[in-house]
Amino acid sequence: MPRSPAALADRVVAWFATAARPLPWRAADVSPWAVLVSEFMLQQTQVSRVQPKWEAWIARWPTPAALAAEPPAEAVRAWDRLGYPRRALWLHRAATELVQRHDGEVPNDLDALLALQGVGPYTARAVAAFAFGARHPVVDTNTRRVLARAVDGRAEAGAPGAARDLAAMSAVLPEDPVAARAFNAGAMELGATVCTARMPRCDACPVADLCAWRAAGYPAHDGPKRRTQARFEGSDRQLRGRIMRELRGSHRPVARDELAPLDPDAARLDRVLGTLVADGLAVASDDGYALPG
DNA sequence: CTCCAGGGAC
DNA sequence: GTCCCAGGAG
Repeated sequence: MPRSPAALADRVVAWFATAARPLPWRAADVSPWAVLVSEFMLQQTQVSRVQPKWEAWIARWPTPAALAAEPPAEAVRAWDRLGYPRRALWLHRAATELVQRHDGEVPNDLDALLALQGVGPYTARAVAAFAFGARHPVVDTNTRRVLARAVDGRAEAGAPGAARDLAAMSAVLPEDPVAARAFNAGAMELGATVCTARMPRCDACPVADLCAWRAAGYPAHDGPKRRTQARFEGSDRQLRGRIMRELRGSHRPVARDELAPLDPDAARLDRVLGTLVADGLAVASDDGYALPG
């Protein structure tokens, strides 16, 4: 606990009121569905890449029913190169679930949100908080880092643990729902634009004088080193991406032989095609492979 | 725990 | 080249 949790929240809320980026999904007239779409797209994907795809998606499918009425293949095509195309499938599935179980509306209840395909602890709370103004702690990777520094005095957040993270955020979350909403969004914004992972701009930080990490003299991260991420070049991920690009570009099944040039190793190509079929991103037929239906 | 795309900053 | 990114599923 910081000496003055209220001061931390007040500062962030005040800063956010003036420094918030004008992201379109933050506009007052945006529907809960549009917020949900933004949260799916923003999972592990930067704001700058999401924005144009979100605009097009909302224009084409302004309601869950509109998306659910089209085959998953169209969702995967519109997803284009945002990455992690399973999210497009999950969003289509979630739209179907909204039509089936919630009369085509996005629920404001946390458990109902969590039950949707592709909606986890972060996304459920983000939608409840940002689309409906509910007072829940919302903790993403940015907020985890901001709290680790400002409150705990550590350079990096510790091991992810939803319960611990939510408790830490709850400890500094304002009681007033309007302020809580602004603090949830503001902490994320601070982590995204000022308290960044690599080169934090402490000179521009609204809570520099309250920051435990700064007060401690910016101690280096001492915990376990993050595992270096697997090499992308030559990975299954890369091959999956190349296959998906071919499938998106074709409105008929793509023959196995047409995909062969994507990888010299035939066994690996077949194995990776198998993972796409298992994920539901591709459907195999006598004519080859195509997007789902 | 591992896997999952793709792009951009450094 | 390395690391990061409004995470979630199996």
